[in-house]
Amino acid sequence: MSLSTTACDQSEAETPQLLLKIQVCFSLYSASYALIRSYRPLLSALDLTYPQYLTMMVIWEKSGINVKDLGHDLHLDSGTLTPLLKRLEAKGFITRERSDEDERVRLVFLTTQGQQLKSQAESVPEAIFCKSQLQMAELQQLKASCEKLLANLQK
Amino acid sequence: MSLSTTACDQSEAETPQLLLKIQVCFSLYSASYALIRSYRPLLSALDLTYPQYLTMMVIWEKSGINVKDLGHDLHLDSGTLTPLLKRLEAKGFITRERSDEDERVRLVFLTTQGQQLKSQAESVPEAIFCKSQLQMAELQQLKASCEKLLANLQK
DNA sequence: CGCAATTTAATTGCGCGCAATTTAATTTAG
DNA sequence: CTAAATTAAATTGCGCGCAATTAAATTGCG
Repeated sequence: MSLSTTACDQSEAETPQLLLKIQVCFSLYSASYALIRSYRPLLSALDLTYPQYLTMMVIWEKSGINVKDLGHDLHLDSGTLTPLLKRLEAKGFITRERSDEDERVRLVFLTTQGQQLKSQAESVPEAIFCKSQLQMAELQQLKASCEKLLANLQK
Repeated sequence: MSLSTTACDQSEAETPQLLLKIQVCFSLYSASYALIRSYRPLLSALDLTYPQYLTMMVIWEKSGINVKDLGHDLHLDSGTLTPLLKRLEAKGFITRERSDEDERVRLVFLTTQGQQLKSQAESVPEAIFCKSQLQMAELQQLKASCEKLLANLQK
C-alpha cells in the first residue's frame, strides 16, 4: 500500500504512487499554502505575516513566555523564532527581556500596542471561516485528522 | 461563527477564537510541515528536497513540460521554480531548454539520471504511508477535504 | 506594417523553516 | 570547588514562497 488513493492510473500504470495528483501530502501542502494566501490580505492590514500572527496568538495568551516554550507551542526553533521575534519587537508589539533567574532565558512580553492589535485581529478567524466555504463539521474533522497525523509522525 | 472548534474556553473566555490550539489552519500548517520533516531523511538519500521531489513527480509524468504548466500543477510561480529547476539541472536530473517555436518558453526534460532517480523514489510513498500510521480511508478523507478547501479558497 | 499590449521567464529582495554551529549561562560530577 | 556536561538562545547559511519588477519574445490591433 502507498499514500496513493487510487489503485491504478491511465498515464503511469507502472508507478501510480508517484503521481502528484494522488498524493495526500501534496494536497495538505497545497491547502496549507492556499490558506496562508487567504490570510495574507487580512493580516497585512495588521502588519503581520502568518507565522507572526500565530506567534502573537501564543503571546496574547501567555505574555512572559520564553523562546523555548514558544517554540514548543509553535513547533519552531530559535533559528526561526529569534529573527521573527525581533521583527515583532521592531513593530512595537512585544518586548524581549532576559530572565533574572536564568540569564540564558529570553522572555517575551506583550506591549500595549500588541494588546491593541489583538482587538483588531478578532475578526480574522471568522473571515477565514467564511472564505473556506466549508461546514464547521468538516473543518473539525479536518483538524482532527491533521492532529492525529501530526501526533503519529512525532512518535 | 469562526474557525474555532469549541464554543468557549477557560483561559481566554473573551476571545476564544484567537487561541492557537483551536485553529484549523494551525493544525493544517503543523501537519504539513511535520509530513515534510518525515519525508526529509528519505529524500535526502535521493539528494532531493520535498519541493524538488514534487517537481520531479510532475517531470517524471510530463517530460518536456514548460515552466508555466509546471507552476500550474504545483501552484508555484517562476520566482520559486526558476532557481529550483536550476538546482535540479545542476544535480543532473533534468535539462532546461528553450522552445524553438516560442523563445520565451523554457522546456524541462528528464535526463537518464533523472529517470534512474524515479526507480529509487518508488519506495517513498509507501514508507510515508507507514509513518503516517493512519488508515487509507482516513487519508483519503483528509485528502478530499484538503482539495475541497483548496478549491473553495481559489474561487 | 508598426507599435502597444500581452505573455513567459528570470531577477531581486524579504520572511520563514531548519540544520549546524557558536556563545553564554547553568547544572552536574568528581 | 572545579571541570565537564547540559541547556537556552543566537547566529550562519541555504532552499523555498511570493511580491514586485525586468527582459525578451510574441500577439493583436490600428
